[in-house]
Parts: sequence; structure tokens; C-alpha cells
Amino acid sequence: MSVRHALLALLAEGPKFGLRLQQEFESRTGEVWPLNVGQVYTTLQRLERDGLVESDEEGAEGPQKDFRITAAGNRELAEWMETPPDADIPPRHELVIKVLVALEVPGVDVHQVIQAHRRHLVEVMQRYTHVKAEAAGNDLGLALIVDAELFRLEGVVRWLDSADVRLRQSDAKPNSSPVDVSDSQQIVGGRR
Amino acid sequence: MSVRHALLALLAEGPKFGLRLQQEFESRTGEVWPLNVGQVYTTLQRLERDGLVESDEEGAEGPQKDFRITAAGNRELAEWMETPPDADIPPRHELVIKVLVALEVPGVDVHQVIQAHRRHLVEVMQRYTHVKAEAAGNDLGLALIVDAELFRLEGVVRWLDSADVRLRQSDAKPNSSPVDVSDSQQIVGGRR
DNA sequence: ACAGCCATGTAACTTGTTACATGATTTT
DNA sequence: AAAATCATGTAACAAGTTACATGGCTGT
Repeated sequence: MSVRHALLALLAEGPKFGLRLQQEFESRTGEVWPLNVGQVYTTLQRLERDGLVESDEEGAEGPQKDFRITAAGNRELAEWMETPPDADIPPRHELVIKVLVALEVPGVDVHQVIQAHRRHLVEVMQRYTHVKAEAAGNDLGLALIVDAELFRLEGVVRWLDSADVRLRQSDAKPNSSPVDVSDSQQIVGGRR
Repeated sequence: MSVRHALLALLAEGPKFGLRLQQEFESRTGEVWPLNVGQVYTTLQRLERDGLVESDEEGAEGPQKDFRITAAGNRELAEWMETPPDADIPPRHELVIKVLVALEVPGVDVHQVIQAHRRHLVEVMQRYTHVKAEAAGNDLGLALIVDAELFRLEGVVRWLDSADVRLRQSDAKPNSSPVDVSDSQQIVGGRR
């Protein structure tokens, strides 16, 4: 729902046409988050379908087709701004699943998987640190994005390290909580 | 692609049927990542379509329909395990976009948005800390997931704090890099 | 017989995403 | 006139997701 709301927000500043929305989006994210123009148009269609934006249906006024935000759109935007994302169902992080799953897949060494990813993460972090040093002084948006990515990656690395330790510990005394649902009993508890 | 590969990994241990896959998935993620059974079946169909799993087409042997992983499936799984996610196009974090966008939307105070989200994040972290203290001693999978979530949330909080500071600083000397594409010039550089 | 679980499945929808097609205008 | 750029748009797909339908078996 990110692109959707980003476009809505850009339209809250005033009516704009598709291509311009794309340019503004990319200029604000400082070239790190490229946005395919096509997606702008598909998203605009969906926003219009949902009554959050409007456009002049008139045949011809110029080459550009301006969209403007509706009252409902402004309401939606305001709510999105205030409302934190629903944390009841946390995202299923790919890397976490990978590690969980690597624990039990035959012929896969978890520690190897962990270290391979750790190396890669550090590499990426160094690249971002460079970007930050070079260009981030001028561009506030870029600086924010790069920082966000660095904080995020740091968190992932820390988690990998803690997971590695934890798994080395439980390597000794194996399977403290064996997964066994072979008798088809219900194991997990309350679903909402 | 997480659910897809998770199911593939579960099938790497041996042939299993749909409902069982769901149960094993949920038992390993310790009830924090519920998985709708329907999704298991749709995903299995797509895996079969792509030749990564097989099933016996025979009419009747029992109520259950076992799926087994193919050679191509094992290859795909192995590659997924080793290969770090492509970091060239980092994810568009909703919260980052929110903050970026809040900077320029009329009638929205960025600091308020930041603080609201910060409060919420800390709340969620406390909830997870409880879960960890209570149940994580027994369940390795749950412990790993909760940790991952805590590390992640901590990173987000730190980023919010740093963003808040940075924005307060640039509040004084405003718009050091104004966003202006009104003349429709190409601003950003090389697209790949 | 009926309630309830086991088990499979499908129709429908969302967002994200891209490759491609089509005109119009501008530049060379 | 050809090449490039502006601008809009569409067809098609992936993955995630859920609500609902269906049939079989079991216990009361």
C-alpha cells in the first residue's frame, strides 16, 4: 500500500499528472527507489476506482491529464499518516524463514547459510555507507532512506549473530522442542 | 516468495499433504505467523505448475493427497538457501515513505507522525518481550522469530529517533534541497 | 441424524510490477 | 525526415490472501 499512499500524498499538494508524479516520487527518494511509470498509471486508475482521486474526463485540453485528490482521498491519507501498521500479524521475513527452514532441511548447514547472508549484508551496508558519505549531505530524502536501510540492515546482522550463537548452543543438546505433528493433532492454540 | 519456498523446504523432508504442511509451518513459527490453509493449496498448485513439486494423479488411495519435491524443486530450494535477496532495489518501507511524504503534505506535522509511530513501536516491543520471557525458553522457532522482530523494531525506533533529530535540525534552515520538477526536466541520473 | 473435524479445493480480489503499444511534440 | 522525448495507457503476470464450498469420516 506504499505506492498508493505516496501518490495520494503527492496529490495532496495539488493536482498533478502521471509522469510528473513519477518524477517527483523518484526525485524525493533520491534515485534509490525507482518507480516504473506504468505503475503510476495503474495505481492512479485504482485510486480513481476507489474514489480517492478524480480527473477531468473532458476530451482535450492538453497532452497532460491532471488528477486531484478527493475528500475521501484526504480522509484516507490522514488516517494512513496517523495509523501505525497493524502489528498483530508481523511480516514473514524471508531471511527468518530461511533460517528456520534450514534447521530441518536435510543437507543444509544453518551456520553456512547464516554466514553467507551475513557477509552479503555487511557488503551492502558498506555500499550504503559510501552513498551516505558522498551524496547525503545535500539531499535530505536520500539521507533518510539510506539511514533507514542502514539501521535495518544492522538489525538483521545483529539478529543473525544472536541466532548463530543460539543455534550453536542448541546444537549440543539437540531438539529441545521437536516438531512432531505426525499424529495430526492440533498443536497450536488460539487463532483469531 | 517466502511461503512458496517454506513449503518447498518442508517437502524436502519428505512427501506431505496440504493440511499437514500448514500445521508444520504454524508449529514451527510458534503461532506468530498464521497461515491460511487455502494459501497452502493455491501455493501447491503454483509449485506443481512450475514443476517444483509432484503429486499422484491417481483417483483414490486415501483422503490425503501427498506432494513430493522434484529434482528441479531441490535445485530451486538450494539456490534460494544460498542466495541473498537482491539488494539493488531495497524495499520501499512504508514508514520511511510516510515520513518522507509527511514532510511536504500540507497540514501534517512530521514530528507528530514520528512520535505516534514511535510510541506504538515501543508498545509492540514490550508485548514481544513478554512473549519471549514466557514461552521462548521451550520453543526455538518462536525464540528466533521474536528476536528477529525485536531487532527489527529496535532498528526502526532508532531510525525514527535519528530522523527526528535530523529533521529538527533542517527545520531551522529550511529546504536545503528543494524538490522542484515543475519545469519537467529530467533530474535523476542513470536508470538501469 | 447431527455436530464437528479432516481435507481438499476454488473463485475472487489486492498490490506490485513490467514490457509493450500508441500518439504528440520537439530536437537534430 | 529521423530520432528523441513527453505522456498516457494496457495486457499480463506474480504472490499473497481469504471466504466459501464440498465431501468424508467420527463420535454422540
